[in-house]
Amino acid sequence: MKNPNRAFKDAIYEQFARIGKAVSSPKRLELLDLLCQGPRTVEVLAKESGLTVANASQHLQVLRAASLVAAEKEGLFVHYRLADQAVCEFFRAMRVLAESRLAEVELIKRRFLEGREGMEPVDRKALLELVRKGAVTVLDVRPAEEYRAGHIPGALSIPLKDLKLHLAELPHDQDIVAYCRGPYCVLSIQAVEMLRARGFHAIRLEEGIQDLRALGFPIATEETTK
Amino acid sequence: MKNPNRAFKDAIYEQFARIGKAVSSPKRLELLDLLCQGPRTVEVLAKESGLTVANASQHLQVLRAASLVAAEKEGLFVHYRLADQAVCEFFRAMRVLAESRLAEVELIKRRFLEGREGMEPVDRKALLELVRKGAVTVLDVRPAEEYRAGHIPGALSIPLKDLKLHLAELPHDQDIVAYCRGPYCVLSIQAVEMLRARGFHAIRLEEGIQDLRALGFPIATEETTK
DNA sequence: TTAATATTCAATTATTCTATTGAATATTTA
DNA sequence: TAAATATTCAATAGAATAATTGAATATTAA
Repeated sequence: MKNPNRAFKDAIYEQFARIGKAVSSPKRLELLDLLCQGPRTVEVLAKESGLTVANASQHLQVLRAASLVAAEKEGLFVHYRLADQAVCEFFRAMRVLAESRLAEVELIKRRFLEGREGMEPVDRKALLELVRKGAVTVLDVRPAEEYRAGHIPGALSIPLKDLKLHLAELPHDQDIVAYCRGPYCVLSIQAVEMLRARGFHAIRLEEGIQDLRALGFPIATEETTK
Repeated sequence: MKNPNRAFKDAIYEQFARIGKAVSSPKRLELLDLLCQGPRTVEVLAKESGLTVANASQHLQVLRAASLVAAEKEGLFVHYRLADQAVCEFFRAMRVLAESRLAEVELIKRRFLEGREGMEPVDRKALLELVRKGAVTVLDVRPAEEYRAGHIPGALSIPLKDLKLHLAELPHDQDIVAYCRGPYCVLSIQAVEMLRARGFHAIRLEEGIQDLRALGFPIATEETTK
């Protein structure tokens, strides 16, 4: 039980720690979360995460060194993507663990939502069931590109910034359920606020596509619907 | 899309990063791995991980601050344990991700095993099937305490350090399968080496109890067997 | 009460990590 | 070829982290 075994264990756990180090920075986690939604260029990732391009690039290379993301150069742009779908599941496991173990997460969420219209807690199971049955109008307010990569079957793709132009297409006599990337993405919150302000009956679905996939929901892609 | 949203996201990802930071150190991962096997005192954890007691204590408090482990004082000793079984599953997900994404892990493992008797790669599925059917003698070489907390149904509990005393109880005409805490625990390796040297036909099962549980294996505990 | 033991705390040093900046590289467009 | 653009590289300073040591605390045993 002396030296070679210790060296072996040290070497092995050091490797495991590479994954841990890669996911020990808030900004890198945000980047990973974004990449779970689909490939992105450095520029887009930097803008969405509030980083400078150079800084985002550095973080992305840390993720790449841990083999969690991969990059391909296409013309002038470098497109980053997850190295494997398992990375997305791992990120999700981490998120779920944080939500269940760290009371602060719930606290921050509540504090952010409090006072906002239409953000009352809903019976999520019942809501999911309505969505599954197609009994409500479902709105995907993410950028069209992300909708194409995967969405709730039957959902309308109306990116938040185009929402104002498409109000006429939405029913006043039925519930409208808006969803986006997940519980920490604010697109659907803003969509619901806008819709409520205009008299629609809108509800936010907290779950994002990755959550729904994990829940066994069917996910439609461009190919399967069109 | 300006300030409050950014502050919200920063706050949320900072929380997620608490989990990441907690699992970004090799030694903390080793401690977590040990705690996946069951509660331990600081002293025992320190000895098993090759840390000084003060150092182990500090690492444990980092894990506790991230709410991954909990501690209870019993008399003179402080017993640490996982805060939740989900932590063990998360650690396992991380391990599996490291194994699949980091080629170095396989390399280190191979280098360590190479040249050792009886460590040739085996058909793991076939081996697991034999174990499941009870067609072989299965040996649990972990400390008896860990055996009590959960083991393969029908397995004999013979801790490695007592193995020499129990050689007479083992069959020469049947395969003996030894297992311990998992692929990075060396107890079963040493057991197999010892048995082979004495003419037994021994094989190592890489999987530990947590792996078997994840594979849907039935796990027996003291209560269910006795 | 005193001594022994298990654990934690506090302070120090060495190391590693992060953000920032400006320069360097590589690809496309004019 | 020259200019424009996206990305990466390199160097720096500041912040966070880890290991070490010795002292402090708390519980038990004598």
